[in-house]
Amino acid sequence: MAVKITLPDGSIKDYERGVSALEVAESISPRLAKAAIAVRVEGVMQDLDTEIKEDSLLQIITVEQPEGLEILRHSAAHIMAEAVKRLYPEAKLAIGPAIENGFYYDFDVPDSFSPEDLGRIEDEMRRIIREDQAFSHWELDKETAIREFAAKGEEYKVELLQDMDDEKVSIYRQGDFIDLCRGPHLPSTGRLKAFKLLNVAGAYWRGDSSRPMLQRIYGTAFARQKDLDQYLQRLEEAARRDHRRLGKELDLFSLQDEGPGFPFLHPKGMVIWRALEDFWRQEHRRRGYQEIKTPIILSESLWRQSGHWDHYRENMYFTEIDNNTYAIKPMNCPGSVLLYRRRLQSYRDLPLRYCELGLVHRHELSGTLHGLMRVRCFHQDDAHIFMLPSQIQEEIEGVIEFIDYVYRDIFGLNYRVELSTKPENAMGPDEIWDVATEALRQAMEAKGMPYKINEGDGAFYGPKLDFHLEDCLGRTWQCGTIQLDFMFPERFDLTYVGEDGNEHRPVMIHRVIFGALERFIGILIEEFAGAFPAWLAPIQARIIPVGDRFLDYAKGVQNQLMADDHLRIDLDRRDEKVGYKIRHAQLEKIPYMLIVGEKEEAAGTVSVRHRQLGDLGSLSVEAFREALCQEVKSMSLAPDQDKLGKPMP
RNA sequence: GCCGGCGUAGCUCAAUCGGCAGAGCGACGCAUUCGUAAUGCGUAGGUUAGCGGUUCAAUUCCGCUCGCCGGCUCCA
Repeated sequence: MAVKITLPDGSIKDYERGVSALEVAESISPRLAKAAIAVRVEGVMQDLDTEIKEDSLLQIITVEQPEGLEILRHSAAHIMAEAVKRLYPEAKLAIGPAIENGFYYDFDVPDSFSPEDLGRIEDEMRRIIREDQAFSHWELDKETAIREFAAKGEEYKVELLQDMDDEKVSIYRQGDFIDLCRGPHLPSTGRLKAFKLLNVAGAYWRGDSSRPMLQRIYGTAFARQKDLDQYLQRLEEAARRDHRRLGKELDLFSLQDEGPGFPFLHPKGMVIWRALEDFWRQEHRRRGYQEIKTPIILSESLWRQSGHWDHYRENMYFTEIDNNTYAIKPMNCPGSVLLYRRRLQSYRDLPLRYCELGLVHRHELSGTLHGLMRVRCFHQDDAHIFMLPSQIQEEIEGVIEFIDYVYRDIFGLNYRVELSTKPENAMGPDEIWDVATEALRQAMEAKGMPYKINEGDGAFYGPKLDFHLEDCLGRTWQCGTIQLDFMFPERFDLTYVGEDGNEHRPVMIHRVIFGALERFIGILIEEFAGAFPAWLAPIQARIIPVGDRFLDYAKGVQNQLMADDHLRIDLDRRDEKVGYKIRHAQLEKIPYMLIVGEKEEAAGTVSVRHRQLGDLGSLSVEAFREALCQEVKSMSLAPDQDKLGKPMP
């Protein structure tokens, strides 16, 4: 009896019924068989020793494919768990998946692992790899599995099993190590070539802070040592562009012990801030927003009415004034709403777009604070759009376009969008949530943009589209967000007078573009590795005189450059050699260095050096001024080499 | 908030087993007048995060507090 096997290239071959996937691979090429680690049968990932009993579409998986690498990492997690069980027999197993860039396994151990323990565990893993234990696989009915894992004291596995619906469960084993696992896995432990354990961390069982804290070991694995080395090197490079490190080195901002989570912006950081703010103001004016400012402290009664008191109190700071309780605002919306409500609004005035660079304070858990990325007070580039129900779609799409323009066109940032739906701790009936969620979904569909659903992560008053940006290590941070809200208008009894002369209920959008200015600057620092485009650079050019004799000329050049255009030019007056001053300007990542000496003074020029392009030759002061002005005005990410001259060969 | 690690000069880091707290960079001063990534010499700079304990003696060992780092949870 034969089975017909279809391969990815479309070819169909006959094999004996029960042939293993490995044998199929061998028949195709010995090389493929050697590289093979798993197989996809009719779209389902399986082990290589799977017997093929029916006609099927079959794809051999190697470590070269992303799916193969994931299997390799998952197997590495099992090997690590085996090593841990050998060294710490009392350890209880929780879960151990492959993740982006690696894997982890959670253990319940009486004493937590120290970083030194990782070395011992790695050694044990190498031993297991040398033993080349085969991964074997079988199915068991659930009740038997529960009994067996319970007998071994694996209470976490028992809990996982109890939550499963299937009658049969899948079990894997290598050596003496047995685990509940869907698979597939490598054929044997010897196939793991390059791995490293990275760090230990606490992690709640099932991500629930009321459940026990487990010990999680993170590691990574690659097909080749070369790839692993490359990855580790990338991590080191990423650490060098960490905004916390660059913020200190470039003197942009700091966090002081006296104000955990409350950042200080230094003069240079403030220049970047102002450049962003100017850009923000200009773009909002252009799009029909009106800027407002609402107070930081408002009465507790307002926050009761808005629902914050019931849904957000944990994150708020309170204070007392003349025996009355006030809250320090964690959001800007109630303030905006008060302004809307100050007078009768007509349908002719809608959509009404109020924007506000609002300073908000939130009590974030101390363990979550992270440089500028997560702080306890921050400036949201907030806006609240009050509109007719018929304007919802257009307004949402307008904001989506706005965000895309800022992220992609201006800063060249890649982003991901998530649609966050009704959370547990929400106000209002399901029907309204459904309508709002559907409106956001439709806007994304209309724009043809991909998005992910993030179940239960909406704001308490409405669903939202979240725009995520990545930091240097690939951790994502929510920046932009668009929230559609039917609840606040209701709670604050907002109305507008319609065409029919009757009062109607408006709908609200809450939205931010940057998100928080602090966080966005953190993202930008990492994105540009501190080498900001000229329009954002705290110092755009530094004049470097060759010697003290040329200080007067240098000063004149500085005056000429700074005369009208708000260019940020400084002068290195130090009595040092040129090489020394250039080195310092490079380390400060200043876009342009202007070297001036005898030649330049005689000709009325500057010798231009760019931080990345090097020596660009000399230009008249006026030509340089124009080129830099143009670069700043156009907010370019890179210099215009036609205007500045070509790098020297 | 939870688990673990860490905290020495402005910055980066040393200091053997518990035995006088040090270097480089930076800052300042003097000399040097220099052409595209570090000129030389000198000076100042410390409650070793804070508080308490053990000890003849604590940067070192112990406890508590604060802060930072990596995660978890949470969020812009």
